[in-house]
Amino acid sequence: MKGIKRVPESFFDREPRTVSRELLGKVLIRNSPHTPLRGRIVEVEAYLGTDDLAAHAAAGLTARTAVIFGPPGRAYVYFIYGVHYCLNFSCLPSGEAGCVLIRALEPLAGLEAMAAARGMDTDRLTTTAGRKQLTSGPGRLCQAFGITRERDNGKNVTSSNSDLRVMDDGFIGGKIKETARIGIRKSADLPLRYFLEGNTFVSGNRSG
DNA sequence: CAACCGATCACCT
DNA sequence: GGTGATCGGTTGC
Repeated sequence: MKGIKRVPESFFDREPRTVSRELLGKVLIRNSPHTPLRGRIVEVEAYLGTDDLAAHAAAGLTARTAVIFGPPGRAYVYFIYGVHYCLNFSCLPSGEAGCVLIRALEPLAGLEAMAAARGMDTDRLTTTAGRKQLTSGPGRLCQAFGITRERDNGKNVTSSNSDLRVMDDGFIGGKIKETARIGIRKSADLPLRYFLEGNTFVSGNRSG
C-alpha cells in the first residue's frame, strides 16, 4: 500500500468542527482476513459537547456516552431506531466531549463483500446508483463494513492494532459544503454537516 | 419498572 | 413524500 499514511491520535485531539473538515477525503479501512474494505469519507456531521442539545454528550457522562468523553480517535458506535448502527469518532482529550458522525463513504475496495453484507445483488454494482446504495448513509455504511457496537465501540481508529482504522492516502478533496445536520430536532439550525461538494456518494439528493 | 423517543432505511403510493 | 419496523438508553414515576 504505497503513499498511504497513518493518521495520528493528535488529529482527533481538536474541535469536532475542525476534525470534520479534515476527515473529508480520508479513508476508512476494515482489515478483515480475506477481504479488506476501504471507503473514502465524503460526508460527516460534527457533534459538540454538553452544550449541543442534539449530541448524545448533552446527557452527560453515562455508560453509553463514555467513549465520547474518553480519549480522542475512538470509535463511538450506537444503535438507533432499533435497526441501525451509526459510527462516530471521538474528539478532544479525555474529559471533554465531542465527536464526528460518519454519514457517507465512497466505496473504494471490497465492494462485493460490502454488497454481501448488505444483502445486495452484486449485479447492482455495475451502476453508480447501485454502488451508492452500499455506503451512502450512516446506517448503510455500518452494515457494509460490519460495524456494530459489540464489535467496534471504543476501538482506537489510529492504532495499527485495530482492524478499523482511518488512513490518509493523500487525496485532496474539492470544495467543502456546510449545511444543517440531518434527522435531528434539537439545535437543528446549526451548520454542522460537511460534505465534498458534487460527490455522488453523499447521502440524500443534495450533492452540491 | 414502565414509558418514551430517536444522529435511519426500505418500501409503499 | 409518507410511514412502519424495532430496541437500547434515559428519565420519571
